[in-house]
Amino acid sequence: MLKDTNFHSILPPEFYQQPTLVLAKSLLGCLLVKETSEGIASGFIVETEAYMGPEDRAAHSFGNRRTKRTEVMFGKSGMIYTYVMHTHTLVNVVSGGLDKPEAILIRAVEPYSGLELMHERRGLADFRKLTNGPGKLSKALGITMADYGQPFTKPPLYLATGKKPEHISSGPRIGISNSGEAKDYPWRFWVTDNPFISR
DNA sequence: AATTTGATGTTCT
DNA sequence: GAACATCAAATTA
Repeated sequence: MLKDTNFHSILPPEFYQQPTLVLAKSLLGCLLVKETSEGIASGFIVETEAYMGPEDRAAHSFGNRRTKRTEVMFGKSGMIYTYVMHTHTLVNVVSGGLDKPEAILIRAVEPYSGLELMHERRGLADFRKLTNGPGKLSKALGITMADYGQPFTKPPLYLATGKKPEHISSGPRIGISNSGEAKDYPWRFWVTDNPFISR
């Protein structure tokens, strides 16, 4: 379990200026906050995946494919990239800087505040399974396509300081089995032994 | 304009 | 462990 530091300030724009693979690890332990008219819900990030643009067959921006959907990945770091998969919304942090279409998928968070709200949205009693997947956490926190293209540095959706994890593990990414060699790249990071990891 | 395809989650066996 | 739900964006024509 991550320790509650009881104080969380919004991460500055400079935070997102580090290389994607470094940022993916830095994001672990940070607090993801979403404010809505119903209330505030938040959780510590415990699992991320990096998508490395042109070089990465699994990335939407592979080969510099620039479309309406991937447009925000070509913009500044720290923007919000939301994507609808089947019936679920997935959340990414844009990185790499201008004209480098890289992004980091937030795969799992550890519930911190707004537990009642998450429970209501997910309709689940088991709070350990509330946010342990990319589609689950976005539903629990109330993240939608309305957040697409907004910066992570201001409400209603933003990132704040949390607690630095003791240990970080890495391994192959999940759900991209048809992406050729890219499926074996160890670009998935998670907080070692945290109980809120997907799978 | 029509068709294909998932960076998933739930449920059933 | 496999089926399927369900939809918007991308691709094709």
